[in-house]
Amino acid sequence: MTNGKGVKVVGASRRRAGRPRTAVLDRQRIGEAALELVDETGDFTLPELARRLGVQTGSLYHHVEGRAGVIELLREQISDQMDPTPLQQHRWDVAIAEFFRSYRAVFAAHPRVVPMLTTTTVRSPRVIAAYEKMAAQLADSGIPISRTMEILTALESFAIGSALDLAAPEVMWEIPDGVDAPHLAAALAAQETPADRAERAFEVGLTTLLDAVRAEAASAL
Amino acid sequence: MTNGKGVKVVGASRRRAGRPRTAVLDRQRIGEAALELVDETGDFTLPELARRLGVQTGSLYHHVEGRAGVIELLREQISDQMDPTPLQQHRWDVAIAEFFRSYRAVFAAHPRVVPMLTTTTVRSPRVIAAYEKMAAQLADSGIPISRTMEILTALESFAIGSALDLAAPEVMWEIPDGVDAPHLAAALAAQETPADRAERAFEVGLTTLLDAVRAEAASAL
DNA sequence: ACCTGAACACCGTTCAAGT
DNA sequence: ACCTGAACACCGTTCAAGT
Repeated sequence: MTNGKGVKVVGASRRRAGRPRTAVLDRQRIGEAALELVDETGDFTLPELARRLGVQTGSLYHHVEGRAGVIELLREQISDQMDPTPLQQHRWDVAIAEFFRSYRAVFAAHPRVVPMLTTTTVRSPRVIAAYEKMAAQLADSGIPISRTMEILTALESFAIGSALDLAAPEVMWEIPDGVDAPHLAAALAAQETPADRAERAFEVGLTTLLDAVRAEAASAL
Repeated sequence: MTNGKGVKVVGASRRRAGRPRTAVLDRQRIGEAALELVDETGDFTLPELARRLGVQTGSLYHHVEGRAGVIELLREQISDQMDPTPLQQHRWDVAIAEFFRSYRAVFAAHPRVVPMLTTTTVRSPRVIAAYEKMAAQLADSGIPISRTMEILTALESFAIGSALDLAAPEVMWEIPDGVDAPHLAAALAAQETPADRAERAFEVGLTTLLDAVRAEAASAL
């Protein structure tokens, strides 16, 4: 069973009005479908999402607070894929590096979602737990508590910015006609693929930032 | 003359159909009004923008390619406020630091625009010129050209991520009820204002990243 | 070329009716 | 409680008509 766009429609058999004996929707299914939709098309609308799920648009409102609620579900989908376990297993500096690598890796798997998740507060218990662990590790390492949020913010900002790089168009810098920029052109030509540039920029930045934290911790003890 | 929302309406005197003797709109006026609108409300719609300019919605299409075109105008407004002159006046490392400070400062003045400008290619001649100058300076400093884009990308990602921090809600991390996160709570309590945290996180990150570049340049010569 | 005025498809949200 | 079906306000885009 497919709709006009050849997309499989779940449960498209005619359903009459009234409450179904067993619920056809739940937040998990809506979240998964929304993530799929954004991965494929770069955006979503409630009607399109409902069509994929084989329900009416209004039905979504029984499970989610409108469009903003779906974005919250996208955030949950992404957060749930982050892996906080490395934080338990390594030295604090390696652990923090590993967490932010997984953070970026999840976004790399879903680049088109990134721009939708840049502005809201972090509430996900999973992610909060990861930050809790990092805060504890920084304290143990000798970093003064007044500096903890500065450091975590700098790392978070860098990770988010790097994730956005993944969502950016192929060419991040385009030299317009008539503009002379020989050094920039040469530098652009000297890079491998853009994906490679993004990856290595992230690695070098992350390592650099953590080196500095490590140095500060060492001098504090 | 005001409309229903008490907003000043420009040129609201009745204008009859047909081409006016002198154009009432131009890209500059549209861009300024759009920036104002986003600064005040956090978003814009074409009808609201047209109302502020005292014209019909459709009139905008004579100057701008729809909603996406207005976002391009916002990007131009922002780019034009960046100050590339420090790049001419200092040592390369100070110059690059100063440029990114001005980059972030412009976004700090218009935080609600940031989320709208995170995903497109940099084409602004002014910004391209700044990157050209930085590419040249990195080359002069002894950094191998294969590393230039990695370094500029890391700095750009960090600057964008830090700018997004300015657009974020007051509380960037919120510990949900029932979740235990004492170290994170203590770290959050230990910061001054969130604006202060954002500012210092940017400074510490920027300085750290550039310290590493400087060290690499020194060892390359 | 540049504006008005109106049309159109589409979206987000709400809600009565049905089980 | 949870779904359908329909309604409504609003948005982005297009276009004929007018100067």
